[in-house]
Amino acid sequence: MRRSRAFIPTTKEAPSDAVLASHIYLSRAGFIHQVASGLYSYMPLAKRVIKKIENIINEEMAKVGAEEVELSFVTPASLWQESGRIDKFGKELLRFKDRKENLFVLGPTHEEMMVDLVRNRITSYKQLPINLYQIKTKFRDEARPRFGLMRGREFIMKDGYSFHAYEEDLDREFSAMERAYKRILTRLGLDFRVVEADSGAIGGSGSKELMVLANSGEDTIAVCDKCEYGANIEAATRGAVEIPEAPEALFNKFQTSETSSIEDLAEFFKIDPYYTVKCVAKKLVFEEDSEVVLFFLRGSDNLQEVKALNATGALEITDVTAQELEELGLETGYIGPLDQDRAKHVIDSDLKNATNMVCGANEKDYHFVGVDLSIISEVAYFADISEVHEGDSCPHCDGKLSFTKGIEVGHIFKLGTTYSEALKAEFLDENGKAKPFIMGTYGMGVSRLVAAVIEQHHDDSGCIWTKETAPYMVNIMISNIKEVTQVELGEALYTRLIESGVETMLDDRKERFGFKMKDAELIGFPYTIIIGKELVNGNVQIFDRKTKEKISVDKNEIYEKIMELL
RNA sequence: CGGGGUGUAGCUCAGUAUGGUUAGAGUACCUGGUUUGGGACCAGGGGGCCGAAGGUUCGAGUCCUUUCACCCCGACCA
Repeated sequence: MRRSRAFIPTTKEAPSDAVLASHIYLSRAGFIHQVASGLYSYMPLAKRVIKKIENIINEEMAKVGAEEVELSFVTPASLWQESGRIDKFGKELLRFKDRKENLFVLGPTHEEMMVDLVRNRITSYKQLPINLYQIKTKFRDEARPRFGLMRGREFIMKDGYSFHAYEEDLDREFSAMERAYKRILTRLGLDFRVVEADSGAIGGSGSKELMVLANSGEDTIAVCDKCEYGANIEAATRGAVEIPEAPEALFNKFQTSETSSIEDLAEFFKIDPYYTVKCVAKKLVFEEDSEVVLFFLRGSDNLQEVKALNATGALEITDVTAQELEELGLETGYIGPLDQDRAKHVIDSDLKNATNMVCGANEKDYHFVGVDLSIISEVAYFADISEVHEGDSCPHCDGKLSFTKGIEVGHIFKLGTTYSEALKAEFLDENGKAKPFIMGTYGMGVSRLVAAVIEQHHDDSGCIWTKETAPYMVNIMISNIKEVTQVELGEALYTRLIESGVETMLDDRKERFGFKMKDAELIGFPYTIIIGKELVNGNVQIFDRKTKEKISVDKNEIYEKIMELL
C-alpha cells in the first residue's frame, strides 16, 4: 500500500476520554474511531489486524477439528425465553421488535442459537462429538462501556460450542481446546496465564479464563510462585494453613464494650484477628425475593462476593442497611454464629473445626471466647466464601500466592447439559435412550485481543505490533521524495517485497523525515526501511520498532537482509 | 441504575461568574514560497445552526426550562 493513498488518519492528540495505552494509540494511529458510547468503527489498519487474529484462530481451530459457522446476529427472543435467560441476562440484552411486532435480541453470546442449530439435526451418538464455532460481532448493552476496544458494547468474539455423548469426551475436548487457545495466544506474542475462574451467568463447571497479563487489566488474579496454579480472585482458593497454636481459653461469655470492630476486638483480647469470627451481612436477591444473609469468616479474612453468590445461589448481592439488621434483631458488631436463628447464614469452610475462637454473643457488648466451632460442624452450612490474600499458600503446592492484573481474553468451560436440557436438544445413545447433549463452550475476544496486544506491546511513541499481528510488516520510508535516487530505490524495493508476499507500506508522502518517523513509530510497523541521506554512500537503514535501533545496510543487500529478519 | 462532570472548527481547548462588534487559539486541512534525518518556517486561505427544542430580552455561546449525547466514580459485567 502506498501511504499517500492509504486511509490512515493519524493525530497528534488522543480523544480526551482515552486512558488506556491501547485506546490512546489505536485512536491516534488511525486504527479505530468511536461513533457512540462503546461503539467503534474499524479503519483499514485495525481491519487488517483483526483479520490476522481471525486467521490464527481459524488455523488453530482447524487443527482440532472445529468447524466454522455463522449464526444470525439478530436472534429470536423466543429462544431466550426457552432457555430462561431472557430475564437472567437483564438489560445487557438489547431487545427490539420487528415490523410484525415480534421480539428479537441482538446476540450477546450464542448458546441458544447453536443448540437450536444442532438439535434435531444431530440425533445419534454416532454423529458426536462435534465442535462448531463462529467469529462474529456481539452486542452487550453494557451499563458502562469503557477503555476503548477493551470493554465495548459491540465487539468481535470467537465463540465455540462442542457437543458430546459422554463426560469423558467433553473432558478430552476441553483439554484440546485449552491447548489450542494457548497456542493462539502464544502465536500472537502475548504473555498470558490460564487461570481457574467463576463461570458467571452462563453456568457450568471447570471454568478457565485466559488472562493476558497487564497492569491495566480489570481482573485480579492470584498466581503461585512455584507451580502453574493461577486463579481469578473470584475463584482462588488457598492451601491449608498450618494452624498456629491458638491461645487456649475455656468457653465463656465476656463483657466486651466498645469492641464492635474486629480491630478493637483483637486489641481487647490481645489476639490476632485470625482467632476472631467476623460477620458480614449482605442482602441477597433471588429470582422471587430477597433476604438478608449473614456470612461468618475469620476476622483476618474478607468476603469474596462471587463465592458468596455461588454459595447461596442468589442472582445478586447488595449491601444491607443498619435498619434492616435492626429489624431482624441483630446487634451490629456482636453477631455470632452460635445459636444464630435470626437470619440464614453461611460459615466459611476455613472455620469448620476452628477452636478457641472469639465470636459475637448476639447480645450487645458481649462476645464468647474459647468457642469450638466443631460443635456446629454437622448442622451449619459451610462453604468457601473468603477471599485469598497475597502471601497465602498455594492450594496445590508449598508455594505462595501473589496477585497480578489480567485482561480476560478467553473463557472456556464445561456447560454440561444446562442448555441442551432447557432447549430439549437430545440424541439417542447406544441403547436407544434419549439424552441431552453434554456441552462445552469456548469464547475468545477478538477485538479485545487487538487492545490486549497493544496493552502489552507499546512505548511512549506508540504501538509495537508483534510479527503475527502487524498490519504491515515493513514500512519503506523515502526520506525526501524530491530525491530521484531515493524514490527509485524505494519503488523498486517496494515492488520486490510485494512480489515476495511481504505486507509492505511505502511512505511516499511529501513530508519531512521527522514527521514520517513519528508516524511510523505511532503506527508500529515492526520494521521501517529508511532510504535517506546515507544513500549517497550506498547505504540504507533498517529501523527496528521494538528496540528503536537503526542498522545500516548496503543498498544492494537490503532485500536479503529484510527477508532474513521477517 | 445511583453520584458527579462536559457538550463551541476534523482533534485538543479558551470565551459563559457580570448578555452587547463579524465567536477565538493551537493543531489538522488548502495555496504559494523557503526548508529536507526526528511531528519545520513565512505569507495567504477554507472550515462553526456554540449538542437540540422552547423561553426571557432591543439583543443569548453566555440567563431560565426541558431534553439528548458523551465522559468520570460506583454498582453491574459470558
